[in-house]
Amino acid sequence: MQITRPRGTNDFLPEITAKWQEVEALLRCLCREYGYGEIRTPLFEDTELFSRGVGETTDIVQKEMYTFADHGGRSMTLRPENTASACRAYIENKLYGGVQPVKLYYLGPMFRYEKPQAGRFRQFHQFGLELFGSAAPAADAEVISFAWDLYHRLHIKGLQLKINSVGCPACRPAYKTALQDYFRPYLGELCATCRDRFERNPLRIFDCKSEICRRIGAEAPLLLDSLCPECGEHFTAVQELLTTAAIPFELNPRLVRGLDYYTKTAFEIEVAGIGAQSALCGGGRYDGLIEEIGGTPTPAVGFALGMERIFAALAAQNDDIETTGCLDVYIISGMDKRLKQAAFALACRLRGSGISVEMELGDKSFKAQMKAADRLQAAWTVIFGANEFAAGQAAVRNMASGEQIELPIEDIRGYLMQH
RNA sequence: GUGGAUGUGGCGAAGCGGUUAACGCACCGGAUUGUGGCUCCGGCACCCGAGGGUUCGAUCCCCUUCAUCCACCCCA
Repeated sequence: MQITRPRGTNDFLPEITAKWQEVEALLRCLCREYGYGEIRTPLFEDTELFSRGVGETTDIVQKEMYTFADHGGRSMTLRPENTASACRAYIENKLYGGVQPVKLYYLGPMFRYEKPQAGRFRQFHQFGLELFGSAAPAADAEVISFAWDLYHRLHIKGLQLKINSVGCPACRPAYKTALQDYFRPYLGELCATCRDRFERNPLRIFDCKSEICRRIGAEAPLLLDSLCPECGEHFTAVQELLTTAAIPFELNPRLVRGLDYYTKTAFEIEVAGIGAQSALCGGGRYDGLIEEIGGTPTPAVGFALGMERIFAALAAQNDDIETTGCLDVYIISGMDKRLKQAAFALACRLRGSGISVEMELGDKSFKAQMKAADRLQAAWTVIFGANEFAAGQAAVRNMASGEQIELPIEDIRGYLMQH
């Protein structure tokens, strides 16, 4: 039986990774502009970090984690997201002791045991920001503008920024009760999953796609209408900042994030055309998370984006990332051992000068080597033949023009450097 | 976890219960014993996803399984 890659994972080949590197370079460039420094946390953590941080009731914790016992009997989990780890690191490394806010970014693989489909994988890659230690609305706006800025620089069109406020411990519980009071009479009419959601997380009933639940939910009270003064003012301030920054947004009172740790601002940026998983990124404020996992109460905002979805969006819009990777020189040589050795030595010397060089490692025919040079789109070929070599020379051929000159071997490097 | 579609050589793609599984592209070699992009010639599937079964006989029929894609759920 042929061994294949695990379900929901990908082999990214050079043609693809070249594009990833371009996007990653842009991300790092933006991080420099916005003042975020990279953090790299372990790919696996104590299981409890996620069950507490992400939330026991979430789908991620209940059925999507790659959990295993290590040889010491500790329960470990492959990270399903990076925010909990970043918070843990913030506490563990006492980053609260320095200048606030602390602004971090991460980029790397995450793991969730889900059934793959368009835009969803078991190992996928997220880039994300975490801004610790500021409760200011401007912090929320900065994080949102980063995401907005990024997609614009990638020329992704048709973006929809949706924002909402999911309240805080001061206003959400009362709202939850009010919501349950509203839905209780209709309990029998709701779909099976929503009946389940009714107890666990009634907010999510708004997310239901079933006709009946939608209709019933349409009349339900909105959290936006019952935010406490603090959350209300905060949300208004965030909207004002977005407006002054000319970032168009859409208020979506039904936007509910799937992770338990969100408070106040929640946002999402979507595009059409990449399948059912249309969110390019999602994030918001999580003022309670650091305390939840053992730190002192610290306000924080952040967001995460899916790398794969960036490429899905670009593909859907027939756009692509430009990469440069043309070959400078292909060295051709005859079969003779001394010719091969001279060719190899020249390859080493040229590479040391920053010139990209390919050569036939085995013993393909002259014609086959020429063909290979053509196919690799080499700008130049250097040809080691017996006659020239006897005179200490080799032929240098410009592949585009077909012009060819003979040069002393020691002069080739200088000649190529000038052209 | 549930549902739908698909699974033929590196890629795309015919095919039919029956002796040697089309074709195109790619790849390799040759036509010029030292020179590319064109042309011509030749080579390239003993496993037709895997395992069973039906049949005189199955790539084509049945069952199972695996994988891929898409959707639900949920999310990046």
